[in-house]
Amino acid sequence: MLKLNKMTDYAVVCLGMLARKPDRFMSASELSKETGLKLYTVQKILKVILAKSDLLKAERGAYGGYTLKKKSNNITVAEIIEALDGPISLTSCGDKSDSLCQSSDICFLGGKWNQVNEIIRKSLNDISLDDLLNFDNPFPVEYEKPMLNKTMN
Amino acid sequence: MLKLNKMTDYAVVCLGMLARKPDRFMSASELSKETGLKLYTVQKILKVILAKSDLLKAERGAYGGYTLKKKSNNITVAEIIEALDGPISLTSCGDKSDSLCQSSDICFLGGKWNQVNEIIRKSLNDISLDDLLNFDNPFPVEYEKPMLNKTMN
DNA sequence: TTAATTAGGACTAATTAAGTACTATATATA
DNA sequence: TATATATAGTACTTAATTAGTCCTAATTAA
Repeated sequence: MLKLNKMTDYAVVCLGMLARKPDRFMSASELSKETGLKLYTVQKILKVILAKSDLLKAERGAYGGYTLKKKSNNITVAEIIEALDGPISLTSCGDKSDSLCQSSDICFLGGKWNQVNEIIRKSLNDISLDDLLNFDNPFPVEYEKPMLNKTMN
Repeated sequence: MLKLNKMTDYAVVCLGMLARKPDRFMSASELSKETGLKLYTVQKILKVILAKSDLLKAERGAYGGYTLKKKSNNITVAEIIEALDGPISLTSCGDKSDSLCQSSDICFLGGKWNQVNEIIRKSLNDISLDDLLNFDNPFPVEYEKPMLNKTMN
């Protein structure tokens, strides 16, 4: 818990790669080759990011692909996480799509989780994609997740 | 994602109830009755909290039960989450139990997630169980999760 | 001795996340 | 216009995780 899911992790890798070529469109297959992530994974992630956020611009057809709509220093970690995982919230109490609370006669907690959520969201909003990237040390050893796909193609 | 799992949610409910009676031991079945959570659920949660944190004292046998080891204003949300969900970390990069990173030749991200994790952890460390409880408004309407168990007993 | 209780683990069911595949649509260019 | 290369959208399958249930052992007060 409070673990990032793989998709968000992959998304940062893809967005980071796009951030290196802000001037042009990169196709999913190009991103797949560059990042080592499987093609299907890259395709899915990009489709989700495109649909759920305002981070990407896409162009179909030959020489099409994806490009960042904003500069990487203006993209926040909160935006990325929210695109891949939905709203940042530690409980579903504040989730208005859920049915109304059925335990108001027993539950003795205040709606304080919302304040906790705000704190987390603000923290993640202060961190940019740029902050996560490290152009000076292009190949550090700490990072693991993107290769969890069994095979590459 | 970045959603609290049910168990952590239930844990806050149980710990909150224990915080109301800091002077004595409450049994799992008593907690079950008081909170509306199923007995098995309460038993499981308390066992996990006892095993994974330093928050509870337990006593077996007749008139036994659980009691808080610390005052609720000294119990942090971070402690509770870490007991139920393990370390707060947005990636498994920093998780030394995992095998070493296999993608150092492709991955271009720095180990910056650790800094993000620290920010989150510090935020959650500043919030106490007391902060989550609301003794003035004992039965607010915002809270939902604890009743997600289908039946009560 | 008995009833009440935690300790510990094993197992199953439910839910969520990840991975794969297919078809439709759009675009550049020869 | 035909073709190769892309994204768009969606459905399906598999894997992983989480939640829920149950059983047996050990402990304690009366």
